Amino acid sequence: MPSTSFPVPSKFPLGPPAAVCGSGETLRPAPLAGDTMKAAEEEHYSYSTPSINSGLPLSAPHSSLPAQCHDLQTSTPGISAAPSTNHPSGYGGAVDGGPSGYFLSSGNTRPNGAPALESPRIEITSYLGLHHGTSQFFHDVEVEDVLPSCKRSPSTATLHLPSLEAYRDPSCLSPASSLSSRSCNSEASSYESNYSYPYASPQTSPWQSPCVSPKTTDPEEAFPRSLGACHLLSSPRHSPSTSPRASVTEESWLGARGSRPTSPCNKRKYSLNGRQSSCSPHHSPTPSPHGSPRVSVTEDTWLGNTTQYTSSAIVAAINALTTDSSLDMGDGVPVKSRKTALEHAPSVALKVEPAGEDLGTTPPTSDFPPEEFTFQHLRKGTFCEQYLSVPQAPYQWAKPKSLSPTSYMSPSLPALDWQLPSHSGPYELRIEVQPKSHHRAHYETEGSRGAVKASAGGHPIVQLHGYLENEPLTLQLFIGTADDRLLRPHAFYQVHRITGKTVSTTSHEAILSNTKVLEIPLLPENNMRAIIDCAGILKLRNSDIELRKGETDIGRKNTRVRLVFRVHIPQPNGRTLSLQVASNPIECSQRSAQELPLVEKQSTDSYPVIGGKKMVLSGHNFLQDSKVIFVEKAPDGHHVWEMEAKTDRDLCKPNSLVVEIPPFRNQRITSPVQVSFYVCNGKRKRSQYQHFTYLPANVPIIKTEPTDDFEPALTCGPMSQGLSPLQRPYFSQQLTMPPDPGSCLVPGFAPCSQRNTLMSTPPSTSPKLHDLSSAAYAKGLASPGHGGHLGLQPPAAEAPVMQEAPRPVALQPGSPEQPPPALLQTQVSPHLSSSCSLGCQQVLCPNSPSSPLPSAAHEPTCLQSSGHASATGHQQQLQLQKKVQRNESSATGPLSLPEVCEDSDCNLAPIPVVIKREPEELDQLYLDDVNEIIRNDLSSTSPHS
DNA sequence: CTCCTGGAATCAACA
DNA sequence: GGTGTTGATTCCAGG
Repeated sequence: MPSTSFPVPSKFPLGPPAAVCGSGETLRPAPLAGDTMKAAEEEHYSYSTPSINSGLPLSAPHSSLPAQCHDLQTSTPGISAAPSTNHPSGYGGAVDGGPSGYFLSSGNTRPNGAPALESPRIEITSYLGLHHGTSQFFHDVEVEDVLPSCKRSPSTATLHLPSLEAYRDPSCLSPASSLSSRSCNSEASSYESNYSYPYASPQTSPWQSPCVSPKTTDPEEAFPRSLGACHLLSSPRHSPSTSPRASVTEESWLGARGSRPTSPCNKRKYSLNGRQSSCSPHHSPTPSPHGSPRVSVTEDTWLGNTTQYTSSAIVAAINALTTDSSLDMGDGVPVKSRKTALEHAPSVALKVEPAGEDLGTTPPTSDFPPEEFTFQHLRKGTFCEQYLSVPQAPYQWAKPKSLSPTSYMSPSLPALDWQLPSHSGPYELRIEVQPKSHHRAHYETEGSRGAVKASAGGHPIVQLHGYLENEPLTLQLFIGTADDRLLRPHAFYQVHRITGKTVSTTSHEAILSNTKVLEIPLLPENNMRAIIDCAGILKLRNSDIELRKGETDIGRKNTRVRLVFRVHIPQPNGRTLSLQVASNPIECSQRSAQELPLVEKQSTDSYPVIGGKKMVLSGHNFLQDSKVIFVEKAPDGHHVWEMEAKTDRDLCKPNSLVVEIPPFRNQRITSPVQVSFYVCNGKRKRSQYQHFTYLPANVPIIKTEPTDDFEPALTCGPMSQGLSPLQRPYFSQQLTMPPDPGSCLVPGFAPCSQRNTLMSTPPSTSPKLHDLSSAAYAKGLASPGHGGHLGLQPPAAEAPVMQEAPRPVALQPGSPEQPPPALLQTQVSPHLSSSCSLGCQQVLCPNSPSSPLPSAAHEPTCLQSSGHASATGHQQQLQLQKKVQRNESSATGPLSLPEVCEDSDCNLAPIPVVIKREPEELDQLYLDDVNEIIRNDLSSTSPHS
C-alpha cells in the first residue's frame, strides 16, 4: 500500500534509528578487502583463531534494535483471527517488568551453551534513543511525509550499513542473489517510492539504495550512520578478528558473490564437527571465546556440555556472551559481511537516508541526551571502537533522521534476540492468521518465490490489540529461529520484501544487526492490523553464514523458521513498550517440505501416565509406516526413555496420523512430566519434537497444560501466538513464559510473570515498557548478549547479567524443588531490577516453561536457552539429535532428570495422586525446572549436588 | 519481461 | 576408502 496510508505524522520517537552498529555485520570485522575470496576461504579453515573479538567482549552492541519504523502502510484489516500461539517468547506477556525485563535475552541459547549469544552481533541498540532526539523523527516525518507516521520503531536505528546486506555478507550474496537480496534495494527503492524515506533510518536507505552511494558518499558518514559504520568499521577493522576471517570473508564475499561461495564452505563439513571444525578454524581465529564457545556448543558438544550448563554453565555462558559479543562484534559479522560492509558501506549510501540519515541517523551526540550519549559511546565506542574501530564521530548517527520525539529516550529497542512478551497490559500483538507450515525459501541466485502464505490461502495477518491511539505504529518482521532454543534471528534466513501488484501491504526494509527487518505500518484505521503479503523468505548459503565469525549455528538441516513480529508502543512516560509474537514454525527447504513429517497439531497435549488414549496428529507427510516415538529426555538431552507408540495405519493419512499414547515408564509420578514425541518416516526423516505431558495417574485428565511451554502459550493464547499449542511442532524457543503471567492464568506461570516483573525491574514502570535508557540498554545488551548484543554494554551490563544469572541458579539450589515463584522473582528482581535484561531474562526463561525441551528438559530451558546450546533442539535438531543421542548415551547420567529421579521414587510408592491445582503444578514445574537447573549448575559448577 | 513456482540436476557432506 | 543417501544449491521451464 501506498504510503498514503501513512499519513500519520510520525511523531514517534520510535524511530530513532538505532544505529546499529551492532549489527553483526558491522561487527564482523570487515574482511580485508584485499584478501581474495579464495584466500579467505582458505583462511577460514586455516584460521587460527583470530582473536578478534577477543577484545571486546562486549562490544557488540546490538543494533538490533528495532528498525525504525517506517511507515508502512497498513495492511488491510485483517481478518481472521487465527489464534496463534505463539511464541513464547514473550515473557510474561506482559511483561511488565522493566523494560529490560522484557527482553530476555534470548539469544542465549546457543548451543554452545554459551549463552546464546548468537552471534555476536553487534547491534547497536538503540542509538535510537539518541536519534530520537527528535529530530529524526521529525525528519522522518518531514521528510517523509510519505512515511506514514507510523511510529517507527524507535529503534530502528538501523545503521545503514553500508553493507546492505548486512544480514548477509555481501560477498556472500551471490550476484544473483543480489537480485533477491537486491530486492531489498529495490525494495527499498520501492519503498522509497512510496515513502520517501520515512525513516531516515539509514537502514533503509542503505538497503534500498543500496545503491546509493551513500556509502559511497561518505564512507565516513556511512559509517557513522549506519551502525553500519560499525560494520564498516568492522570491516576495516576487520582487523581484529578479521584478519583471519577477513581474508576469508573477503574471499567469501567476493568469491561468494561471484558464484557460489562454495568454496570453503562447500567443503566444510556440517556435521558436528563441521561446525566446530569450521568454526574453530574460523572462529577460532576469533579467538575467542566466541568461537570456542559456540563451537563447542554446537550440537555435539553441547550435549556433553549440558551438564555444565548449570550455574557454572550460566556463568560460562555469560562469559561467552561477552566473549561472543566481542567475537561477534568482530566476528559476528560474517567476514564476508564485514567486507561487504566495508565495501558496501561506502557504496551503501542510502539514498534517502541522507535526509533521514542526516537527521535521523543520529544526531550526533548533541542530540542525544546525555544518557544516550553514554550509551552510544559505550556501545559504540566500545565495541565499535574496539572492535571495529569505528569512527565514532561518524557514528553519531547524526543522520538519523529525526526520530521522533524525544520521547524515546530510551535508546534502544530491544535486541532482536531478546524475548519479548506478546502482550502487556491492554496491548496484545497477535498473529491472527498463521503462515503455512511450508514455504520454500529462495536463494539469492533464484528469483523470489513469493510471499509467505497462510495455510488457508491468503496471507498471514497480524494485529495489535488494545492500542487505542491514533498514531500509526510500525510492525517489524524478521525471520527467527524455530528450534528449541530461544527465539532469535535466524542466521540462515532473512525476510525478503515482496513488492508488486499483488502486494497490498507496504513495507520497508531495515537491517538490524545483520538481520533484515521488514517494517510494516500498523494503522489505526486498519485496526492496527496488517496483512503480511509482502514477506518472502531468503535463504542464505550455509557456507556464507557459517563463515561468520561468531556464528555457531549450523545451516545444515536448520531449515525451519518463524516469522517474528514486533511492535514498539510509545508510552506516556516516554518509554516504549515492545511486544513480540512469533509464528508457527515454517519449513523452508524444498526437500524437507516434501519429505519430512511435520506435526502441526496434536489432539492431546497431556494425558495420564496410563496412556492408551488415541491422539490424532495433524500435519504433513505422514506415511503408513510412520512411527511415533515418545521420548523423555534428561536435561542434558539424553533420552531417558523411548517408546514407540502404536499407530493406526488404517487411519493414517498424509495429513493425519492416529497414535495411541503409550503408558509412561513411571506410573507413579506425582507431578506432570513433560516428554516429547516425534514422527519418524525413516532414518533421517523425523519431525520436530512435539511436547506431551504425562499426568499423574489419578489426576483428572484435565491437563495442566502448563508443563509445556506451549501450554502456557496455549493458555495464554494470544501471547504465545506463535505456536499454537498443538501446532508448535517445534519448541518455541522463545520464552515460553507465559506471556502474561497474569493473563495467562496459569498460576503456575505466575512465577514467570513475577519473574518477569521482577526482571523488568522498574517496577514503577510497567514492565512492558522498555527502558530505553541507557541502563536498560546495558542490561538489554547484556542480556541480549547471547546474541551479540552484548556488545554494547559490555562490561557493565554483563556483569549484572552475570550476576543475575548466577543467582537464579543459586536460588534454585536452595530450594530445588519448587521454590516458590516468589523466590525466583526475588532473586531475579534484584538484578533485574537494576538491570535486568539478560540475566533476568535468562533466569526467567529457564524457568519459563518455554523450554521446548521435553519434559526433562523443561527446566533447563532457560539455561539451555542461555547457555545452551540447548541441547535439544537446535535447529539442526536432527543432527543434533543424532549427535545428542550419542552423547546422551554417554552423558546424561548425572544430570539426569530430576523428575525422573523423583519419578522413580514415585514409582516405588503407589502414587498418591495429588492433584495439584494447576497453578500449583505449574509452579512446581517451574520450580522443578529451576531446581533442576540449579542442580545442574551446581553439579557442573561444583559437584555438590 | 518479470515474478512465481515446481521440479529436478548437480555436488558435497554424511553415514 | 568406497558407496549409497541426504541435503543444499543451482538450473530450467512453464504459468
